[in-house]
Amino acid sequence: MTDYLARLNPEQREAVETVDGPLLVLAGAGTGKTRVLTTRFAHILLTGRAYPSQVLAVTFTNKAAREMRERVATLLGAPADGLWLGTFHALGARMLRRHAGLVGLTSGFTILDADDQLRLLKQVMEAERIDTKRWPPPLVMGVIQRWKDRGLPPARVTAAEDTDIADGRARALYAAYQARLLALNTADFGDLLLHTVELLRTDAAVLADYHRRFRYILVDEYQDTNLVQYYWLRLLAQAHRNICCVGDDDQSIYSWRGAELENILRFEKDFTGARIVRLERNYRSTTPILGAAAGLIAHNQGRLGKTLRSGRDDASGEKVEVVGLWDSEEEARMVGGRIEALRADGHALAEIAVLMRAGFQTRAFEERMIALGLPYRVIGGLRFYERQEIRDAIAYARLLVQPADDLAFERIVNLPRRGVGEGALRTIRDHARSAGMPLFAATAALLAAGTLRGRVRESLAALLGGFARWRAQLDQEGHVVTLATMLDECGYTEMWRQDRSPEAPGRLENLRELVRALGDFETLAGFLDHVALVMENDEGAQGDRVQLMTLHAAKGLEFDTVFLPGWEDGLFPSQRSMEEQGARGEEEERRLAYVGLTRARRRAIVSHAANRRIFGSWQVNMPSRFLAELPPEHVNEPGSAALERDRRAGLPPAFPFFARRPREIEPWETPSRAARATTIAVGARVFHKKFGYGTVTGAAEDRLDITFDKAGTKRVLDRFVDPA
DNA sequence: AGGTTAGTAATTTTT
DNA sequence: TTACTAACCT
Repeated sequence: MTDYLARLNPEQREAVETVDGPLLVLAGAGTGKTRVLTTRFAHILLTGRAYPSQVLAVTFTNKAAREMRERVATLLGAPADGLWLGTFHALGARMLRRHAGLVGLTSGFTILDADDQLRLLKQVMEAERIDTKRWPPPLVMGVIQRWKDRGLPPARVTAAEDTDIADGRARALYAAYQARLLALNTADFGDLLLHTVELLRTDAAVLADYHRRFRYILVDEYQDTNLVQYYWLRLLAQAHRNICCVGDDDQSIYSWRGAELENILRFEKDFTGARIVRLERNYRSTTPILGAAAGLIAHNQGRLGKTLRSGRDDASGEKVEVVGLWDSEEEARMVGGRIEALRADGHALAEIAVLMRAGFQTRAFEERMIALGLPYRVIGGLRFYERQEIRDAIAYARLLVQPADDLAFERIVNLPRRGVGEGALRTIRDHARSAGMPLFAATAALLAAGTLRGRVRESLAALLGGFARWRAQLDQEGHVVTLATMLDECGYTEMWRQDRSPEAPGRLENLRELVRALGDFETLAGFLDHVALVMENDEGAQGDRVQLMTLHAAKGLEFDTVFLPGWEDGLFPSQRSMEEQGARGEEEERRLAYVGLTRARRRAIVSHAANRRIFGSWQVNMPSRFLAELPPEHVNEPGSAALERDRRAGLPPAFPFFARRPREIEPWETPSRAARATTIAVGARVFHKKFGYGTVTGAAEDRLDITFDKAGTKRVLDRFVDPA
């Protein structure tokens, strides 16, 4: 009956069964941390210590939350409903909605996304006459967010914190920005926690309510928590002290977002008598991979100290390969060639990942994948809800739900074009300000007063009339039909239908997908919350594709084969990180490298290029300092055995660093697939998913030369285009 | 109003 | 290299 406990090793079992009192679980990479958390959750419920609604379980990402929910449900043998399980932000939002009135919001407040935050801050800065050229809003936003990460509302920020940023008026801007947020009945991401913590700090009744409610608290990825999150946890846990935090100091990679590694170190101080359990048995990776990762991370000071041991018995695993190449293009070819070889050997593409330091690096690999015809997926690019057309449609939806949403109004008032230009908009803004009303209401007033004339008057009257109609329809026919009708009647879908650009069909498809997704929610407001909090990109999760992503995005994932390109000083470790954070920055970069290596189950291929194309010009790079920190006994460098093995396996040779750039085409560039004649004729109009519409100007075997309308001339495989 | 062009700036990671 | 903005032209 307690067979779920029997499946754990002794340390894991201790972490699960130490239910009462504070507990810190230091869980190395691949040591079964998620299993411990979910089993512990189930254990608390199954032993009758608490009802599902009395456990608070916090994760860092939506994906982790979903996974935990599913696994708890499996352990319980029943759907896990009514749980307080989610990300810090989602749970914060849920709490804030219950007490919105206490912080000056109504429970229907909307959550601003990053884009809206910046636009709003920019408006505030312009109103305060701060030069937004000299002080870019993103920079100022960063300062404000760091304050929020530390749990500081404007009133708690001391004068000493005002640096030269924004002419020394960052604090004033912060206060003005917060005032605007309240006026618009909105909260930004940081507010979801900041407001909640202020509430718990100042309102004893609210705090007592949550103390009664939550008897057990579980926290995932504790090393990534920032100060507000820490205060939030401490306030909620201080009554019963049944808090269990799981984390790994070696995987702390979010300090730039305010994460405080200190939180782990102070855990014992704040929760006296806390037990600490270390999970060190790794069940994921081979011995060489673990050895390389351990050797690397040992170069960091100030660790809590864990030694990963292999939980499996396979000392015979492949060594970590280190490959030096002439330039970044050759690096992409090497990775592409190796992936082709792996596929030929029967490896699943979905078990291969290319993990890089920065997002812009994906492009080179993407192009290589396209050229080779390898299916791939980029994780964490532009997310669905960040796309222009989706944000436009959502702005319409927001305005429908909340007519006072000025940000949404400004976004769509002239979209599609309605002849509302800067002049008309200024008239509306002026009236709104002087009358103290939202832009939407101000427009209605100006129309009634006859101030607006001509085409502007007509189109705005039509737009406002439309909103009146759609609001009525919302009650009668529901949100799904209404959104679809609204997007059609306002001319938005028509706008994209008229658009001849290559992205237009995809955008229309996305809009259809949006309407479909809306059907999963009972109310429009619920959907908008989801949009703000769960910005994810789930499309195409299925299918056997190579995974391309950043190292940050890879945390928590694992793959049989991991490629780690771009290990060059300046890129990785990143120049910027080291300039801004010094030794601390370098240590965080090293942790990132550690995270990357430990994603690999069976093989890891690290590479570096001597020359890298970066923003159009070539940059000469030195190999990453991290390479020298990998213990030689776990590493294979090209030159001897590696070359010989590659040759026998028919793999592309790994070029010695600084080798002469070869003049001829590499052997692995010759397509191995059987050439066949294309069926597409020269002169045909075609459509390509990435490059858009174009005209075929030449054909050889299955390759086409196409002059694209927007993307220039390219040579692509015929299977990637469709007749236009 | 709206489209076009030229100039400039920025390039890390994300709930 | 691209993306964004500001100024300029229709």
